[in-house]
Amino acid sequence: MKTPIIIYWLRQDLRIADNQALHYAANNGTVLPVYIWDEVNSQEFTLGAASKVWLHYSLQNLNQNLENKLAIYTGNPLDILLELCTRYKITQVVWNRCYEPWQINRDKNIKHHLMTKNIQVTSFNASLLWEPWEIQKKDGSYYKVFTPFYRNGCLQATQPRQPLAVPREISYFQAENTLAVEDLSLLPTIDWYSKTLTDWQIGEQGAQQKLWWFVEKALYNYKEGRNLPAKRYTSLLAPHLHFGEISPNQIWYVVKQLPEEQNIDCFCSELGWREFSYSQIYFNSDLPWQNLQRKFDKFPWQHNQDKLRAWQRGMTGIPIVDAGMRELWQTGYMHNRVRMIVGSFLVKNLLIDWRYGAKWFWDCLFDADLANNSASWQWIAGCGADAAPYFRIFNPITQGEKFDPDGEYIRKYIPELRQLPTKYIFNPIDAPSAVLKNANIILGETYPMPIVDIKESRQQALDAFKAFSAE
DNA sequence: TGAAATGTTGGGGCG
DNA sequence: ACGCCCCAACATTTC
Repeated sequence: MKTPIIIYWLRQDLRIADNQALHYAANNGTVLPVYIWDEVNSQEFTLGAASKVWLHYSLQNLNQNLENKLAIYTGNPLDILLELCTRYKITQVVWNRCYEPWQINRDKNIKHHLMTKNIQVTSFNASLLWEPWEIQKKDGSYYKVFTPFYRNGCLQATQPRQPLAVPREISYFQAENTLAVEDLSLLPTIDWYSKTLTDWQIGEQGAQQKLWWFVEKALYNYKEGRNLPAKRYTSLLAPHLHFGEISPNQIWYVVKQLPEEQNIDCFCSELGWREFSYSQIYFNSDLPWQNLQRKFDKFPWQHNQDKLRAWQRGMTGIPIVDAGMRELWQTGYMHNRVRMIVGSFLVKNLLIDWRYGAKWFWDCLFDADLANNSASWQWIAGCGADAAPYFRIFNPITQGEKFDPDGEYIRKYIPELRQLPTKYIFNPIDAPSAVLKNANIILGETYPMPIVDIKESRQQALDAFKAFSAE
């Protein structure tokens, strides 16, 4: 056996290619790969229900790729790592860095404790193109606007690290008394997920397949096509990226090898938005719950449980909103354009606090990511960095007409509206009663009446904004 | 990665 | 041929 034994603690880097920590451990000793389900430190940021499902299958896939040597535990990582070090006389631990504030605190603390026991800790960056602290303005403050962040910050900084290959040879150490993935009980009791999982191939190989599918079939039309929820022009890589089944570096260098053109630039800048989210949460550890623009603390959010529930269940009476919310509920995913529409609707038409939206997304999305979720909700609410101004209110009817022109997406998720002519499908209350009858629709019975008047609620939002900013 | 209100322009109908 | 009105179509402003 190659010595020494090195613990490689996995977290959101569930892959073996382009994996800095694994690479280091494999080159310098025998690898003891460890995954720890940690609810002790995550508290209210414990994975949501959908993410847990993804994690379950991702861990299974990872374990296979690690020759079934993954040691699985549950509890406080500090205790578990210390115990392993003592039991097997291990003096070296490596990991790839995580960037959520609670993770940073936890890892700092663990590193400190391990080092006082003379255990060497080495960490790497395997999930961001640029370290958050590397992208700062000349005066040392962090960027608050995306375009300069990306253009002057990221693109002027050192090029992202080139991806690493899978280590040629890995010698593993098999620990005793480890749990199986099933023992973590990540799957819910009610099986809502197995039907939708056929659309995804969870794990590293699936992530690579998705990347190549995207490059071959969708990237050429990304810039325009990514706005059409009925079509497949987005990469669908988000959940794979979140769990580190693929690294942004692997994606970056695959697309950057292609002849330069605007679709590629547009796609790369979306990876830039991901970096921007991580920058925001790195420099504002309270991003998940605190308005970045503190004046929004005074905003008179409405607390309406019924409307919130109608939104969550896709029963608002606004078809594009309901289609999106039902896609989310049924599939653990929602098209990005529609995420913006439903977000705008919750915050600006229902006047409900963005944190409720963020919480729901957190629980329902396979790709729920604390940095992206928090930053994006703050963006749509208007209280974030480089945010949409509050008065920029989406009209969900117009948005439907623009981006789902044939009503294909709406019909897919709202079967009760399928027979309605496209002309009326974006706003059924406009349809003459004969048309409704012909389509077998009784508004208020087979499909809800709108829970708000779009025009009125827009005006209400503008008034509320005006009033609170005047104070 | 808005939408609505308001302003401007220019072609065509018509007396 | 001219002035007047109407109204798309587009541009600008405002929220």
